[in-house]
Amino acid sequence: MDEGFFQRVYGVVQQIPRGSVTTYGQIARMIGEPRKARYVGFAMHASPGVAGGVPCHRVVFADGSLAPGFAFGGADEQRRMLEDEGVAFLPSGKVDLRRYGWPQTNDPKAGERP
DNA sequence: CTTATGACTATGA
DNA sequence: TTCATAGCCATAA
Repeated sequence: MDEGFFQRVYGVVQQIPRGSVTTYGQIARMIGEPRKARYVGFAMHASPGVAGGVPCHRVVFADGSLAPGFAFGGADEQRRMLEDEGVAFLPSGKVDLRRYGWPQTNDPKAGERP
């Protein structure tokens, strides 16, 4: 396996500010390989965890949903950790990427209430 | 070489 | 909005 790929992924994940989240595809693009979004997920699976400096709980799907059944303590635990950092969840169980997505590419005017 | 699998994503019903 | 399908990349059989 190309561990360099993993290190790049971890490096990006470590840059996620507290209280923000990002997607697998976004990370894949940051490291220059947008087609390897699946491997980013695999890197999270093999990540040393938060104690290892890799807050994988801040990485979610493109739609803001979490990975059910594969997280360290389950999607429920992951959700709790994000909420503890100030990340709000929608009633659908998804994260509001519009507000907590990283990088925060939300326009102060765009989408500001029709 | 063809199939199958996977912490993904985009698209269509 | 939620569910299903196809596409993509790398590895294994």
